[in-house]
Amino acid sequence: MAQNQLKQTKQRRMIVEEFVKMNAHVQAEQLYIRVNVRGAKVGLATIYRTLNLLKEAGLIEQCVFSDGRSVFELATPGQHHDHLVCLDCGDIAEFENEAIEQLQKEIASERQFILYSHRLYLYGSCHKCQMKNPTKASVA
Amino acid sequence: MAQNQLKQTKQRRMIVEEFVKMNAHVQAEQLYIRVNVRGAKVGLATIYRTLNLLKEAGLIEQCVFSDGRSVFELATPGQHHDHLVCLDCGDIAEFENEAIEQLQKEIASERQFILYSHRLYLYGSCHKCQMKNPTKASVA
DNA sequence: ATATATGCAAACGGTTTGCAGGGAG
DNA sequence: CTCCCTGCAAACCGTTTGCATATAT
Repeated sequence: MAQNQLKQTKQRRMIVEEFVKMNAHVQAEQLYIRVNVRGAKVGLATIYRTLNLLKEAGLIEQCVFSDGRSVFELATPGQHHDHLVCLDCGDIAEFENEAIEQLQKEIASERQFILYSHRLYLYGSCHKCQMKNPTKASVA
Repeated sequence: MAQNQLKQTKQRRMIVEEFVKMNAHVQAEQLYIRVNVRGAKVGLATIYRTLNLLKEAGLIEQCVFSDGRSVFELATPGQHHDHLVCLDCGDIAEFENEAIEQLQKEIASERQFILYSHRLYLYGSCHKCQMKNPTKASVA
């Protein structure tokens, strides 16, 4: 838990608990709904404030997709993954690729750029959606 | 020009003209200012509508950074570049890396995912800012 | 007791939309 | 002459903030 000079409150406990249950790709709004469905009233503002605290504490990470929605995930120290985003159903899959990570480091160091983080998004159509839609035009 | 069943108007001409002059990393707000500085009044809404049309026509591409700002660039058919974003000064540099592009295609095809596009962002501190700031803590 | 956290509602910033008037074809 | 485009202002959406109250320590 966030024992970083933060008070422990029942809403924070609930938020963290539900976050962990959702266990990936958490959106503030959804978390808000899930927390409130089961009893206690927690304001949306508190959800956002808590998510930001957790992010600052390095416990969770944020990904901003091209459609503007923001998704949070439990931080996985040491490793990293990126996302395959289906533009048809909105589904998000993950992948890891050490070779790409390595190339990124090379690119950064070539330019004397200090890398703090990176995000790689692959946008397209997942297998499921290809089955559903006989043909498909491209999108950005 | 966008001869895709679109009417040619003086505001559209001005927008495109200024867009090309800025020649990279165009933000709607900036474009709005530049177009209006030199004469004619063009509404922000028209800027957005035109940018969206150009995007749909495949003439420009949009990148959404993690801080929410959205940047447009002339489409470069056939090739692609990605971005190094400095979290200190906001500067954006570009790079191309064929090996990374290749790996992405492999990842997608392994998962039977049809790739439409992708975005890779490297976030960190550029050389200039490293000089200015003796020490620096990390950011997401 | 004291500082921090909460809920609410209002503010925000970037983007989109509805509408009445204007201009391209 | 018709339909598309424009400007304006209002609506939107996700997120943040101010404030008075409630709560953890």
